[in-house]
Amino acid sequence: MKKSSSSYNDAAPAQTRGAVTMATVGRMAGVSQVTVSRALSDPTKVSPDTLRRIRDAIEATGFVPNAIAGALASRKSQLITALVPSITNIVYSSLLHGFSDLIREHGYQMMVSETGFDPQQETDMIATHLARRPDGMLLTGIHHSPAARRMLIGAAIPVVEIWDITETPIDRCVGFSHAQIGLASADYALAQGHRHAATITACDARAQRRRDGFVRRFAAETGADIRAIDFPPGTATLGHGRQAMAQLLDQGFRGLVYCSSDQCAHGALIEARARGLDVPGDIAVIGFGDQDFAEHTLPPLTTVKVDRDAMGKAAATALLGRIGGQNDAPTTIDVGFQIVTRGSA
Amino acid sequence: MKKSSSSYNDAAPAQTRGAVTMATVGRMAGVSQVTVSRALSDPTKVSPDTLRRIRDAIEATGFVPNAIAGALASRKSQLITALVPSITNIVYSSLLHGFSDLIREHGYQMMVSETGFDPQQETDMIATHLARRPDGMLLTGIHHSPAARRMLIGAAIPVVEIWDITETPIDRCVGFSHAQIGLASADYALAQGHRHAATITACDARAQRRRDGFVRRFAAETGADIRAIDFPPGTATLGHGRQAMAQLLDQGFRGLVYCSSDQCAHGALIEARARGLDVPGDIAVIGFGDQDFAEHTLPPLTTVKVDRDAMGKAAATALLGRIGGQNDAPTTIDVGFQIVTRGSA
DNA sequence: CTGTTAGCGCGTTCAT
DNA sequence: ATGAACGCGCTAACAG
Repeated sequence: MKKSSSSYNDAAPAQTRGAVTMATVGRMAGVSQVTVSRALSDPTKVSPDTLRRIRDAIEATGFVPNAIAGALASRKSQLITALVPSITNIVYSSLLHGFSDLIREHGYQMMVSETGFDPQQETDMIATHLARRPDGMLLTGIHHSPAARRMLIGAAIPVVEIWDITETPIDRCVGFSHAQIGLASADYALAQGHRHAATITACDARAQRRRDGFVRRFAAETGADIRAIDFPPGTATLGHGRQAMAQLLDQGFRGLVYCSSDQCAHGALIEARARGLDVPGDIAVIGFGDQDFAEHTLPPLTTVKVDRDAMGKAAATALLGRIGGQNDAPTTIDVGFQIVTRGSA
Repeated sequence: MKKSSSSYNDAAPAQTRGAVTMATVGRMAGVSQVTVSRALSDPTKVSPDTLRRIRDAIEATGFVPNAIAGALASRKSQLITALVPSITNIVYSSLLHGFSDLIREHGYQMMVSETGFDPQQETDMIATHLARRPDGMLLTGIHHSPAARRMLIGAAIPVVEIWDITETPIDRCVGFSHAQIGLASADYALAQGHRHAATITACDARAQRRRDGFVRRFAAETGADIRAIDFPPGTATLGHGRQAMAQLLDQGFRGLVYCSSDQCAHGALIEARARGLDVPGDIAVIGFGDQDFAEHTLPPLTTVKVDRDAMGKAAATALLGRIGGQNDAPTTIDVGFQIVTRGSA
């Protein structure tokens, strides 16, 4: 550690020192503030000569336009905000990646916050986000508090809800049906001849709907009662999956295990193999997410793929379209899913 | 898909429709705009009776304060922006998680962008971020273009550089030495009796410095030449680690493999075991990151732990201190690292 | 405790 | 092609 130097910005309130404005630049270039504004927004509206002088002045002063003032005057913030349950979950961060890539290309920036799967926190964050007057907003999921809906509708900005699907979104929706994934997974398991099943599920309403879909279909066909292990709140990690599988195995379980994420599934796989069990002979595993490691586990993981990057981009496209005033695009887009058959089930 | 409904916000430019302002609320409550402002910023400065009326009016109108106008007037944006190489990399997203948690508690919001390990893009993003007049900024790494440094210093805002360390940061620095991690890893490997080594490294300057530290120390002690596999740009995934290990094994390599991430290391482990090799007998593996799955791999992964959540929080604390005008705190904080000894090496 | 007056730095309109 | 005037919605002094 080193003692603080006193050379950098001592006690200088941000933005106070040397506020270079368009007026400053204009003065130096011998033009008015408006001309500087024009030079920046549309260089063709300014004579080549003054343009050069303005650019020199900008260079000399290190002027950086004040987007806050610009947003206030134009009523356009060039800001899109996003709310996701968790930023450390690859599922959501890869969505944001695709989303932000596309909106940035269109001159927008992204502000993100985490809701931690908590509706109350989501409602609070919506309020703080709305205060920044975003030009659009991305929400995860389709269930929001009445207060949240009210605020969103009052704000009258384009909104896109993702990672789930409904025919009656607040504005637009890009996602897929979790229940159907559960059903399809059960169908697949049944087709493979499985007659015993268990579930390992994270504390997440959407994961639970996948699980419920799976259980409903599987139980209806086999009459079997299905053991369910539910995680307490917190990320569903490989370690938790491993523990859960250990628990099932200790109870003598043999059959197919339906996991709410590839992480858990991987853990389950590891535990089964660590005990010398045959996969998928003794124990079969289905995951969810098709993460990049899924094809490299031992054995490769059978899972459900949702194209997250494409979904993020589709959500961005829908939002940008709305911001651009396009109202004839579909309200709801179902991006679907796909069961990826590999060795584990 | 469903056709667009025309009930929501048709062609209404954001922010235009029904702009409820403090003046609106004040009118309804029978007070002036300033009083509304006071009621919101410090309720004790307003009589209980008018406070009630103001709150009723806010409730009735659904008023949401305009933070843009507030920021312009107060010269405080309550915004902290962050630049990370990649948001989908758990290493950085967990940092952001800890960081944003803490700044939010202090009333700040976070805007993030990805630089994709590209200095030019970082420079561009710094400019756009600065345009929003953030009250502080978080940067990943200590190497920035001259233009970037100039802009940052010109902006005169608190800046914290993380995930690396230097005695001469732009403002503050919270991190650790990558070279030392390489050296320490080599020392550990040597102490375990290893005399043959190879490296698997992602396309990331900091990962390369860890590798260089490792190679320098290991080669100096053994005189061995060390095979190096370097990934092309793109995320270093489990799959890539597996491929790299396959390549080494095909060349007949036996010994210790130093990987730039736990993901790669895990892939390497899987490949070695898939070939029936003994770990750590035939092949030993050291990772980096101590991700949550590291203790559950087969065998458990020996790796290097850096407390990312704590680093994020330390960075936030440093930044908040600077924003608060504290200048006597240390310029540089070394959070260190720790070799986590498990079964793989 | 409350109101008045002034900006904050820009975009927008209307002139020229 | 350029400028003057105005306003975006709020906070920051000062009065009273």
